[in-house]
Parts: sequence; C-alpha cells; structure tokens
Amino acid sequence: MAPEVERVAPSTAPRSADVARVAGVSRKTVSRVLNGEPYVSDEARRRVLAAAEELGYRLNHAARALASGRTRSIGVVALGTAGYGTASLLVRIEHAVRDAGYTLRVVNTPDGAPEDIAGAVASLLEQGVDGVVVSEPIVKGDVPLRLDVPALFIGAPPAPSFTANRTLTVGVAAHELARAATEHLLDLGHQTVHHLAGPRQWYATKDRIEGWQAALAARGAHEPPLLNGDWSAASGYAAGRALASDGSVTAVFAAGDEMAIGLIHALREAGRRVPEDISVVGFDGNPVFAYVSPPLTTVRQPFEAAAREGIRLLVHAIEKPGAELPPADEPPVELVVRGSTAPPPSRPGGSVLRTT
Amino acid sequence: MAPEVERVAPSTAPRSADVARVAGVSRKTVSRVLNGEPYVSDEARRRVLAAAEELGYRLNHAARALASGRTRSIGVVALGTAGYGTASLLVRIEHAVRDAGYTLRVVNTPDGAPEDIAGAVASLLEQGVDGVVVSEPIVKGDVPLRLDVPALFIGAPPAPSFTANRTLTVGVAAHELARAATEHLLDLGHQTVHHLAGPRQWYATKDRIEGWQAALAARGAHEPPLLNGDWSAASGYAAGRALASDGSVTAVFAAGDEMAIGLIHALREAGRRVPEDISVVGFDGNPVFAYVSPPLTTVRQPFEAAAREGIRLLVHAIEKPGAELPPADEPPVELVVRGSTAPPPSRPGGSVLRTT
DNA sequence: GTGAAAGCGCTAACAT
DNA sequence: ATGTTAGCGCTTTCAC
Repeated sequence: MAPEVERVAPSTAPRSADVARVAGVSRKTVSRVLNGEPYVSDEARRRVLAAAEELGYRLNHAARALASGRTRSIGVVALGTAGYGTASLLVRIEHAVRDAGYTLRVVNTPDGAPEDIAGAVASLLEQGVDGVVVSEPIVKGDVPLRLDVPALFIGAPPAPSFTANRTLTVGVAAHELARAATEHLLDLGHQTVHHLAGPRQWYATKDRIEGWQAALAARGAHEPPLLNGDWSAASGYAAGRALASDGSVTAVFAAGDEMAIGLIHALREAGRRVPEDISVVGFDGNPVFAYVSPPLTTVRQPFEAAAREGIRLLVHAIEKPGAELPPADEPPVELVVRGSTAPPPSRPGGSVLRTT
Repeated sequence: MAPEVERVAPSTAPRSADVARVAGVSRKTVSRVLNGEPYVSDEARRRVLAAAEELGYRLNHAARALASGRTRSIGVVALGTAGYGTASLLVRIEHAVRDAGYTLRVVNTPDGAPEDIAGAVASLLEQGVDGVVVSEPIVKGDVPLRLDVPALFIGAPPAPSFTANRTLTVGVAAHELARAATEHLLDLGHQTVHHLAGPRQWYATKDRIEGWQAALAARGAHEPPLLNGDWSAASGYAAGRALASDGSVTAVFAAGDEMAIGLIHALREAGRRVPEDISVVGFDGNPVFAYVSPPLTTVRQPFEAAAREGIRLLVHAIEKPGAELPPADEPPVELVVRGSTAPPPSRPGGSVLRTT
C-alpha cells in the first residue's frame, strides 16, 4: 500500500467516497441517489441514504457546480430600499425560487444606478448563477451587458443594450393598474386627475405615468403637470403642501402608497378634507393602509403572480434551453376601493362644464 | 504532442489558463494577481489585468471554492414575511456583507418554525457558506444543529441545542426599547400600560414582553393581561375592538407599528380618542407612520447598527478563527415621540389613587 | 518573483 | 443496474 501523505487539514467532513464505502457501492451510485437519477436499485438507494445519514454527510455544492457546470442557483438584482413593494416582491421571488429547487443569491443596488446594476449582474455571473432576475430596472443610461444565461425582467422589458442568452419579461400590469386607478377617479366624476410620480429613472415610474396619461386621454381629460416624489411619505407630504393651495385639484393618483399617505397628511393639515374635497389613490396594496384614516384606496400589484410566473419561465429557459416558452399568464389587475376616494365636491354654481 | 480529445461543449468561456497564455505568465501568477497576493511584479500584474480585460475573463467561484475551501459568502436565514422590520434588517445585512467583500445567500423560512430553520441552515451549509446569520430565531422547540462555521444571531441568543464553531450574538436592544416605550407611557402619568404582543414563539416577542414587564415592575405598576397579535394590522385591529369596551385602559404598547395602527383604528371606530383617551406606542420606527393621524409614537430598532456590528464580528470570526473578538458596541435606544401618546384623561373625581 | 505539479469533491461519458 | 476513468478551473505546496 502506497504511503498516503497526510495533508495539513485533512478536512474531517465526510465526502461522497466515504458514503460509498460505508454503503458498499461506488461513488457514482451515491451520486445517482443524491441526484434522484433512475437506474438505482431500491436496496442500493436505501443503503446510500442510511450511510449518508449515519455519517452526517453534506454534499459539496461547489464541487458539484464545478463538475456539472450548473449551480442550481438563481441570482437576483434587487433595489436595496426597504419599501413594501420591492421587499415583498423579493420575498415572493425567494419563495418561487426555492419551490423550483433552486437557491437564491441576492445583490442589492442601493439606488439602482445603471452601472450598479451592471456590476451586480457581473458579480452574480461570477458566482455562477444559472439565471438572473432583474426586478426593477432603470430606464435611462443603460450600460451594455451581455450574459450567457437566461435573464428575467420583472416589471419592465430590458434595455436594448442588454443581451442575454435568452431574455424573458413578466409584467406587473403597472400600466393597467395606473389606468384603473385613474379611471376609478374619473368614474367618480372628477374632471381630471393629478399624478404624483416616482423618480423618473425608474421604469415603474414611467409605466405608471403612461397608464395615467392613457386613461386621461381616453376620456378627453386635461393632463395636469406632473408632481414628483421619491417613493417616500416625506416626498408625498412635500407634494401635498404644494398642492393644497391649488383649489382646482380634486383627485390625485400617487405612484406609491407611502407617498399617498404623506400627501393626504399634508392636505388635511392644510384644511382640505380627504376624500370630501380631494380624493387620493395609492399604488402597491400594503394592507396596513386599510387601517388608517381614511383607509387608502389603492391598486394591488400582482407580485405573487409575477414572481411565480417569472420564475417558472426562467427555470424553463434554464432547463430546456431549446424549447419554446410556455405563454405567460396575464397578471391580474386589482383595484382596492377603500375610503380615500369619493365624488368631487359640487362646484359653486353647480356647473359641470369644464373650466379650462 | 498528445492528441487532445475535443469535449462536446468546450465551454467557450475563457479560463485562467487563457489569461495566463495571453499575458505570457503562469496560471499561478494569474491567481496571485486576482487574489491580490504579494510577490508579483508590477509588470506581470499589469499584463495579467490587461489580458483578463481583453478576454472578458470571469473568475469561476465554484472552482475557487473547491480548491480553497472557502466561498467568501455568508448565508442568512430570514423570516419570509415582508414586514418593514425584517425586510429592512435584511437590506442592512446585505449591505454590510457586500461592504465586507462577501456575497449573500438567502433562505427564507416562511413562518420561522424550528425545523424550517434547521433545514435552512443545512441548505446554506451545503452551499458552502463561510458563516451563517440567523436573524430572528424562534424560542420554542429548538432543533439540535451543529455547524462548523461561525454563526451570528441577531436579536437573540441561540438556543442551547445550537452548537457552532463559534457563536456570536448582537442585540437589537429589544428589551431596552420595550422598556423605554413603557416608561414613556408611565412618565406621562398612566397608571399602567397594556401590551399587545406578537406571536409567542418569536424571540422578539419574548424580549418585548420582558422589557414591558421590567418597566412595570420598576414602577410598581399592576401588570394587566397580555393581548395577542401576529404582527399584522388586522390582528391589532382585532385586539383594539376587544380593548375598546374596557374603560380602564389608557395606554397600550404594541410590539409592532402595524399592530399599533390597527389597534388605533379600532379604538377610534369605537369612539375612543387617541391620544386623548388612550395612548398608543408602536415598535419598529417605520417612517411612514409619522404621516398618519395621529402620528405614531414608536421606538426605532437599531437595525443599521446591529447589522453592521454583527457582520463585522462574523467576518472577524471567519477570517481570524483564533483571535479574540472585538467588543460589540451597544446598539442605541431611540424613542420617537410623535402624536399618539399623551397624559391620561383626568379621572372622574380627580383621584390619582390606584383603583385596584 | 515565478512556475510545475497535485489535488479540492463531485459528475460526465463510457464502460460493463 | 452499477462501476471506471477522466476531468471541471481553480489554489495549494514546494521547488526554483
């Protein structure tokens, strides 16, 4: 027997060879059992499992990844802001990924700057992820980036400079949701609807603006100037203070629940009643805002559906590179009418004519 | 020259050998440059970097992990609920981990059941993480679990059955925060303070209850029966309905902002004024609740500090296994007094005597 | 300062 | 149904 040279730290952890020895089979058979491959006798399978259990064996994913070229992991580039929307989308994604038998690697981009997104994707690629999901891309100044794994975009199509092995997009119905919110207000009898938008670089912002514009245009309503916020309640509050002095506004659609809350607060502080004088609709569907005064009318983003559907598509693209993709379900559009919206106050003189 | 057999998919991606060839150096030198090791001439370093750039080379982390036995990644077991508290803690952790030069692997446990936590940790270990962080452990029915990497517990000490190579704990000052919230109410003149707690299995729940009890005991105040919620606004609302009919309660400390919001809503619906009749304090510090009526008095969890401090400790334990740990800073305790708290209504008869 | 050789623990391809 | 052999792409050891 050749003298085995002891290595410095002979890593006491059991390896597949140990399992094979204890079970009395070959390493390959152990591998087959652990990967659920066919052509293993029940007897062998049982022995392997017992041996693994007995030894406290834990598979080494790095070795598997190196040998197989796959990691069974999916990377996600998320916005590092703890807003309800992004956070709950991330939780849904994690769940869907885990259900699909993959693990998750997360890289946050603090403010979603394009070069940060590129860097985040590069970092995920080095980690060898089998697929990438970009949850809320930025619209402007995209950085060219190529990847050789499938990529899923949630909520927005990728920038043209983005080239992937395969590119998938699943919507969160932002346009339709914004449109539904605006139409709800118009249906209530408001002459027009103001819009408090998020930061302009966000795709999400753009979609909501366009949905709002579409609803206005369809009714021939006048399009008032945009209000700008940064998703925070504080920015909604600032917008509300500016708006409160303008007696002509009777309805506002805010691009986020928190901005809507800040807006309402400023309006009320200024003596304007909500919803009697001004109606406000939010965007996101955070359930806690059913318990404030007035309960916030909002629109619910179908994160659960988008995450599940998107990951399904992504995993399909990873596992069956050739096959055509199953069609994506359309995400549901859900308007949650609560107490922050009402018909506009009747005009002095009772006129319904537009006062352009 | 021996005939090289072409493999089926010769993976077009450049490897370190390609970089070495282009740079005119050995693979080992490439490795040295990529790892920032000393003993490389500036000239060699420059050529390697240029070659890597030119080829679009990306290091293979799986191979590195296999060879070195380290992944430079940290795994976190998080509660898969999108509450503000847990979500923002996770974001802070991700940031701290990234700043330390590590990558993050996340596994959510939907409801934090002990066996789920054990499974999550096992999954992370298979992935070869260099360290583990358990962000909000459960108190009851712990599953024995051994790990050979350092583990960081945020907000609670590990269960006794938990054995790690090295165990670190960093607090979020929950006890002190709960105590501060309760004392604030007592200082305002309330005879006692009711507590709306979270689910009992949560460590976080336990800490808050104990802090509340400590404050009460220190003042010799009577300890009323506990109210139970599940962190949701809906559960706070339910508790509020039950409480509204009890004329003796004047102050409530809720273990979460959202529960506080639901509670206040129920109280007001029942005709009780907040803060005039009943004062309410929340827990978490979500800034949006500064913009509701009444603005919520709350207590801010030092997530930023806890995450940064905890990861610093964990990385230290990973990289210097022997060394003594630098002492942990005490997390700051921050009470945010807003509008939901006030002195108790004056008693009929003006008596200040306790009506036991 | 640099390089050659020998694995890390697993799966792939091809036996049998 | 199972085993054998040859790597995956990197870092390690140790020689130069």
